[in-house]
Amino acid sequence: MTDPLPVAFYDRPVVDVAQDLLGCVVRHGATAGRIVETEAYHQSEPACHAYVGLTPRTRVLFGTPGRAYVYRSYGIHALLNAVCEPEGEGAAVLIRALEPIEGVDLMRERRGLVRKRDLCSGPGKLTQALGIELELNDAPLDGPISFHPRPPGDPPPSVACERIGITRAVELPWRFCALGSEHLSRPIPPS
DNA sequence: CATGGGATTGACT
DNA sequence: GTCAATCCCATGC
Repeated sequence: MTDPLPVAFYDRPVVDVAQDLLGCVVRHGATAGRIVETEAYHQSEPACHAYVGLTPRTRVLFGTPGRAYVYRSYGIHALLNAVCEPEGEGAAVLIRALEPIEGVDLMRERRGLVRKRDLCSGPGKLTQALGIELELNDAPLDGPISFHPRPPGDPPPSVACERIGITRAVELPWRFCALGSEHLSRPIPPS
């Protein structure tokens, strides 16, 4: 496996990082997947948790880039983000879907499912499949959780569209999807 | 201290 | 298509 992405990769505008993460590999233990769907969040817009400023919850978002922001959603699911932008600026990329590439049987055990396309096709599904929980909040992304560059070559064809499941700043086209992937959380809406 | 609202998912009509 | 599950934490009294 290649070296993890350097901290400088994340110390950039969060929308750029969200697009560039498509095709990269997320690993945790014996499980790994290729990123096919991301969303960018930034303190300047109200859908971002960091919009409310520095609180105990948002401390990690405002911290050093290249770390995991993991939080509980709807009391049930853990959602995985990569903290971006310089320290002091609250921003992160939500990892919304993966194409499973390693440890698929272990993912099936954790998810209680058989169909490969259902294992990591959603932000709550992929954390369950990879065994990622809240204790990994603030963990560096070159540790137990690691992010790795995509293979050399042209970037995967992708498209920007509106983010999913939010009620504010819904118009921003900050969701990025790999074109043609069978592992998205939801289809790409018609343009 | 009480309340309300989610960056979701799976089961069900 | 509808809806409940369930926990963290921001907000307001």
